[in-house]
Amino acid sequence: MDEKDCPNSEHSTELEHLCSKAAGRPRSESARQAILVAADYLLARDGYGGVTMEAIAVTAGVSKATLYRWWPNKSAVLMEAFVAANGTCCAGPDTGDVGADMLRRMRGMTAAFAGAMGVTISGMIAEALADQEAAAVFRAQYLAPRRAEAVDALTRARKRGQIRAGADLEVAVDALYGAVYFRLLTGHGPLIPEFADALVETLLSGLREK
Amino acid sequence: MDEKDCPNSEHSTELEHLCSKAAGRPRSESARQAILVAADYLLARDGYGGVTMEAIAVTAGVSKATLYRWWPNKSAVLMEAFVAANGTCCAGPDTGDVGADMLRRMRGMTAAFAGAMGVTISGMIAEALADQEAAAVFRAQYLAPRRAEAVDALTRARKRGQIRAGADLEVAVDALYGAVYFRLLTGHGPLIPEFADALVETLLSGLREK
Amino acid sequence: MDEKDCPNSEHSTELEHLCSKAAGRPRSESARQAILVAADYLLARDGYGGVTMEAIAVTAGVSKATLYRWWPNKSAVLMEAFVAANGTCCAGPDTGDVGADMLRRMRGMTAAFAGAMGVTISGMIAEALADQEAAAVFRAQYLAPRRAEAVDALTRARKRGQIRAGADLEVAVDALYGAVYFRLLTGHGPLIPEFADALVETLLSGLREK
Amino acid sequence: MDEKDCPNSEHSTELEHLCSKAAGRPRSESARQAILVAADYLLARDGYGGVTMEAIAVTAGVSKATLYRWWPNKSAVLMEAFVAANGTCCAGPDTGDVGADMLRRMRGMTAAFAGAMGVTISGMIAEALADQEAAAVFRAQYLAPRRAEAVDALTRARKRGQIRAGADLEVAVDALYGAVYFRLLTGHGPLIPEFADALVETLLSGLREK
DNA sequence: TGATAACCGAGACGGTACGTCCCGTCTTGGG
DNA sequence: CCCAAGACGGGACGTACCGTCTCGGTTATCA
Repeated sequence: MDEKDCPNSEHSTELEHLCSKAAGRPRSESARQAILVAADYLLARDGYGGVTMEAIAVTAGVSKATLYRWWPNKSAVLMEAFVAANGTCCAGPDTGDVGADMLRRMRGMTAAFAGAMGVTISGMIAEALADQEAAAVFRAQYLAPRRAEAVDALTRARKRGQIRAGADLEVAVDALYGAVYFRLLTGHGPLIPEFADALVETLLSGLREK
Repeated sequence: MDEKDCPNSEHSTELEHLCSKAAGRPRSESARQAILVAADYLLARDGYGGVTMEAIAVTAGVSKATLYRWWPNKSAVLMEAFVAANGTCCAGPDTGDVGADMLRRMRGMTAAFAGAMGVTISGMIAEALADQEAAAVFRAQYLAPRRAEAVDALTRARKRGQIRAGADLEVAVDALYGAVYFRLLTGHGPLIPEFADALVETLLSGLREK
Repeated sequence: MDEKDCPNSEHSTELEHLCSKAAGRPRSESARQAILVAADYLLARDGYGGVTMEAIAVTAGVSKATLYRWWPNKSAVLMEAFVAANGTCCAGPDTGDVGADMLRRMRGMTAAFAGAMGVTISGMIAEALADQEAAAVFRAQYLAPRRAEAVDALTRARKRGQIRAGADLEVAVDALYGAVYFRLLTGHGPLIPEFADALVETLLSGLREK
Repeated sequence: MDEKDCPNSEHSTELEHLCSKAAGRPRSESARQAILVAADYLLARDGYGGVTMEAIAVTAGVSKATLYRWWPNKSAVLMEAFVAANGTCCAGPDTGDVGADMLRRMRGMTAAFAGAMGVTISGMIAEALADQEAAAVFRAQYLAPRRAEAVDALTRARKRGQIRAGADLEVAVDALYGAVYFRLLTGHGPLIPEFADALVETLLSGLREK
């Protein structure tokens, strides 16, 4: 929210007092970490609906007041815990073969979503659907990096001439990722490697008869 | 659950007592309708999380016990109300031009999801994510007919030679619909007609440079 | 608060429906009794400050919601429990000797206040001091009957000619009872029989030298 | 608690280091005064239960730690603030007419208790009822001087022959003061001058018919 | 003239009770 | 057997205050 860090403070000597070093006892970083770890653990164990603020507090060895001091409600805690645990986005190498790279990407995604990760992320999306604030965090911290990474890969492939010039890559990524999320959320079809294969093939080749 | 209807009861006279015509007062159909209407109204007004069984009962002029007599829990009532209000699936004409037909379909869908329908369906999916029973109803009553209709349309086009023989139409529909749901659920991009246009074009033409 | 009983209902036949018999599940009398018993028990065991709504609910085998359905807060429950347990006011016989009767009364009172009753009643007064509502209940249900009984006894004695005509008996009772409460509340002197004796003697004889 | 003053330190030169003149920054007297003033103000404004340590600290421009450094808990602060503000006991002149003097005393007391002072002192007593420590302070600092003063006045009158020899003056003062406190605490009757008049008259003349 | 030690503000912390809300079940009387 | 009304047990929520703690910074006195 507000800017608290002090950039380049090593260079400023006479202005140091302006950087009002936040009087009072500083926030306990260990408590923060314990809370996020506990929330992530409970999220995986009990599912979104099963997690309780009380349980997070007890598991983290923290008072409920501390939870509410730093997060406005349950969804905020869980969302931050989720992105803290799953925020990093492993890009993977660019082999030069856009089809193979994309296939690897989608296979990894379907495999992850088919496992424990699937129920967790379902819960997070369900929460994002009901809480604007949580949705923003989820988008910015989790979704955006992954989409950007995929769009980048396609853009590089287009520069290499592997993808036709006019293609809307943003939309293409929506179609690829959307299909997987669609199956995850609605469960109408299995999240198996063959699905990933067919999806990539469909997007690359298109439906129209030449 | 239990079998209540009494087939051919008009022919059996001496066995009438066996076919226990549900002695006592029959279920009030007006109450059922009032409940579904109230649930749908509240769902649109307050969103899934904001709806209360108490509120449904009061709005419908019905007692809470009546709700629980016929539905096992909140999500069951809301899901049935939702499919009752949005269950019918308007197929639309098959003009012979698969691109135009698909475009019409996706434009209608994006327009609907961009409006009040969007928050309602978000809520239903959120619930489906947490309740297996509700998920099954949602899939069977709402999702399946729409997917089937779209797959059918593509299949007819393939028979007409407009779509290449090897295409996996199930996966193609997942990609089309999934992209729209993806934007609805995560809100990372707008649900505008241009999105529908680009989506159909991407799917039909594919990404690969020929 | 509102009038719910139906006086003379045995005489009205055609107006019976007006006496709207309180539709819905009636209040559980057993729960009410259990609550009052539990509250009284905890009050004696833990003192006013030590009693918890949670504890009352658990001890009574009742949900916290039921407590708050019928009483607005802790002090209301405890006050009602207190007067339910200590409400009845044993008058004692009128022997014809006002001095002896009054002495018996004050000795009983000091003895009671010197024991466990003392801490309980201290707590109730402390609460009454902080809660107007509780104060009204305490006055009307506990204090008033006792004062009235004492004033009546003095009035009868005055009619018998044992007490001078001009004496303000209300004020006299305040002085008698007030002295005992004063010692209870401030603890500056012991609540022993001799104190009761001296008090009655002082009030009867007065201070002035004749 | 611990002995901090250093009597006769001006005479001891070689032992000065034993009487460690509390090295370091001394206690801030201004903070102490600000706290007591703030506590007294809040006590009058919000009543005992409404006062918060946090509020005292903020109002006094002092940290909560400073409060707890010098007082063990809330009641200790408020009690000290109360006696600091109301500790001095104005004796009033001894006119030689015990009746008139006592009347003046009781009228002043009823008038004070009928005003803002009433709620404050109620709160202090309520607290004293729940906290042994606070009770001792209240008795010793507030109550005792006033009782002693009244007993002294009566004793002088007895020496003058205005009060009969056998009267128990301690008990008489309890009856006088107790009656006023009784009305204050239970609120069953008004604290008006006429009450003071009747009270003094009752105590002086007694109830018994001669 | 520092050094030292206790002071001070700010405010985060664990803990505990509060009072509210909703769920899904039940118990009435009446149709 | 159904229905409206509404009380019930259960349990999570978010708030408030208590009394403790840990920071950085501030003064008096002692060395």
